[in-house]
Amino acid sequence: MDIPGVLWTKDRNEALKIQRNFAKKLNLNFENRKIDTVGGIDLSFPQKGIALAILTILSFKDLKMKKIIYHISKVEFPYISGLLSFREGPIIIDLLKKVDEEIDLFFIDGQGIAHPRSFGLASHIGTLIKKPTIGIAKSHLYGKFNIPLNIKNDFKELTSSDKIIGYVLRSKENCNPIFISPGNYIDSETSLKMVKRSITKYKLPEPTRLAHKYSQIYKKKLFISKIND
DNA sequence: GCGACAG
DNA sequence: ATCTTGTCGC
Repeated sequence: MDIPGVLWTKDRNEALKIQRNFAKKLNLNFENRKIDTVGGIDLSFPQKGIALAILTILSFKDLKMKKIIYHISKVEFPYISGLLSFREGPIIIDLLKKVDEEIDLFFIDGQGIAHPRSFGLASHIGTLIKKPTIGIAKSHLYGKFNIPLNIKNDFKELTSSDKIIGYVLRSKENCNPIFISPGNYIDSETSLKMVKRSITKYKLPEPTRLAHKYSQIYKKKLFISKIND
């Protein structure tokens, strides 16, 4: 996967400029793409300053995992609400450089355009790799919404200035809802549809659920299994 | 000034 | 995100 990659900085103000600037260039048009293969991305932090990134590759048809790829890297930017992509983005891009196969759609932990400057992690990654991305967040960052009913598949609009920027979906009964917003090359409605299609019996859509699960498993295997070697 | 604040 | 076991409830 070839990637340009000049949208990084360690300067806070420069980061804000990048977000405002590139948000204008987002293309939230899906254009009836064919989706055969989907990817899920998540990170865990085995030690301070070290991240373990996971990419799960699934066939969209049956949601079965075909392959998993991981990447370990130093963390070079602090966590700052609204600037998550400058912390996790570079690591995710390095992970994606290891990928050979074609992936049609990415599910990424975090927000897409449901962001103060309309440029969350999923939008940033989608801009760099030029592939459709959807932000899947477990909590709220930006936008107004009503709480969906405690019934599986009930959902409410996420809005900003009366415009839809995503959806809040009760993906599983008795679980907090998830926040879905388009990253790039996809619209809100299609994002919601794709996420719904990717949910089985759990709260999170399979690509992201598996990425999170394995990021925890690999963290243990790669960082504490030594005590018994 | 006060509250909110992805992972 | 992370430190961590059991436990209450659907």
